[in-house]
Amino acid sequence: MTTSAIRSASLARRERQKAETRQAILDAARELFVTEGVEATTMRAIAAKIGYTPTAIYHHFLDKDALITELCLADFTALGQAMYNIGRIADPVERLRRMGMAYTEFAMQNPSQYRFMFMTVLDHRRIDPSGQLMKSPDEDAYQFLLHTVQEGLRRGVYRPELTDPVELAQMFWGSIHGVVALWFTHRSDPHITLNDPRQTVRTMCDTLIRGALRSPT
Amino acid sequence: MTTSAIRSASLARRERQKAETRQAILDAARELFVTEGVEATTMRAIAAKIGYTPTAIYHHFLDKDALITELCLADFTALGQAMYNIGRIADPVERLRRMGMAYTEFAMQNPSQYRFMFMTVLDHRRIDPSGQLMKSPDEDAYQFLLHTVQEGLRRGVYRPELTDPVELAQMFWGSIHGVVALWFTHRSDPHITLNDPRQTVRTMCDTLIRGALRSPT
DNA sequence: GCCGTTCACTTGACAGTGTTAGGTGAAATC
DNA sequence: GATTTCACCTAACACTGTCAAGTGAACGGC
Repeated sequence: MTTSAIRSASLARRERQKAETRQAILDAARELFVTEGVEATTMRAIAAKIGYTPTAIYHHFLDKDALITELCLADFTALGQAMYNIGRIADPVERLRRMGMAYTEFAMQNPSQYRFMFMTVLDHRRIDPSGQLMKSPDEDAYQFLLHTVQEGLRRGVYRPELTDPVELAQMFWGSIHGVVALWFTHRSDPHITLNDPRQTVRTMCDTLIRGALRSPT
Repeated sequence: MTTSAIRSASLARRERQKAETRQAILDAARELFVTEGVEATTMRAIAAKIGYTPTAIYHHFLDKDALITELCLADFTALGQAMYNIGRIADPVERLRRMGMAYTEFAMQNPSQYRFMFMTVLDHRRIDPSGQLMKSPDEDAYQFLLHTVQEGLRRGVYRPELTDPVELAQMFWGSIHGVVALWFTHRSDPHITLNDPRQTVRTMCDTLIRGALRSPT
C-alpha cells in the first residue's frame, strides 16, 4: 500500500465516520420530528438521543431549519417519484387528477413533513453548508404540474377563458393544499366536522376539472 | 350618596381601570401581532409597549395563548359579520361566489389574523368553550357557508352526485383557503411565481361552481 | 384618624429554547 | 516524535413564557 493510498484510505474512513454521525443525527431528528412534531423537537433532545452534545449538530448542519429541511427533502423525493410514475399517463387531464390524489396521499402519510414544507413560512433561498443553492423540494412537483396544465392548454381541452397556465396550476395546487391544510389545522376542532381529505379531494378534482373543461364529459 | 353607593362607585371605577389596562394590553398585542407576527410577538414586547411589566399581563390573561385567542375571537366575529352582510343575496350560488371573494378579501387584509386563525393548530375548545358563538350563522362563517350550500342542494341546483353538504362546504372553503395559504407561505419563494390570490380565487370559484352545477350557465 | 385588607402591579428568578466562542484530545500527517 | 487537523465538548449568551413572593396605593371598617 502506497502512502497516498493510506492517506486516502484514512481520509475516506474519517469522512465515512463523519457521514455516519451525520446520518445518526438525521435518524434521531426524523424520529423525534415525526413523533413529537417540529416545534417540540429540540436540538438538545436530538443530541441526547444519540449521545452527543447539542453543539455537535452544528458541525453537520447550519441550523435547525437546515436540518429539518434536509429531512424533508429526502421525503419529498418520494413525492417526486410518485409524480414521475404518473407522468406516463398520456391524457393530461387524467394525469392531473391522478397527480392530485398522489399529492393528497403523500400529505396524509407524511403530515409532519408536509406541514413543515407547505404550511410554514420558510426562507426558500437558504444556502446549505456546502454553499450550493438549495433546490426547493416542491420545485419538481410544481414544474410537473405546470407542464401537465400547459399540455392540456396546448390541446385545447380547457375553456377558452382559461389561458394562464400559472393561474390554472395555482388553482389546482391551491385547492388540494387547502383541503389538506384545513384537515391538519381543524381536524380536532369540535365546532367543525371535516370529511376525510382523500374523499373530498377526489370530488373536488372531479368538480374542478369538469368546470375547467371546454366540453364536460 | 350612601356608603353603599360610594362603595359601588369606587368598585366600579377600579373595575373600569382594570378593564382599561386589559384593553390596552389587547390593543398593544394586536398591533405587534399584526406587524410582527404571532411567533415574533413576545410578552415582554407587549408589556413594554404599554409601560408595564410582562407579568402584569398574567393578571388579565391566563397565558399568551389565551391573550391571542381572545384577539382572534374578535376577528372571527368580524369575518362572520362580513359573511352575514352577504346573506341578503337571494341566489345561493351567487351568494357562495360572493362569500368566497369576501373571505379572500378578509384574508388579504388581515394576514396575521388569518394565519393565526386558519393556518395554526389551535385548541379550539379554548376559543369558544361553550360553543354558543360558533353555532349562530350570523357570527360563524362556517355555519353560514354550510347553510348556503344546503340551500343550493335543497333547490337542486347542483349535480345529483353532490349530495353531502359537508363535502361541498369543505371543497369550497378548502380550495379558497389553499390558494390564500399558498400565497402566504410561498409568495417569497424565488422558485415559484404566484398570481394575485384575488384573481386566482375568482377564476377558481367560477370554475368550481361551474363544475358543481347541474346545468352550467 | 388609624389599621387591616385588597389587589393591580413589580421584582427577581426559573427552566427552557437555539446558537456560538473557545478549548480538548485523539487521530492523521510530516 | 512533533505538528497539524478537526470532530466534538464546555460554558456561556440572549432570548423565550411563566411564576412565587413581594410592594404600595387605594379602600373599608372602626
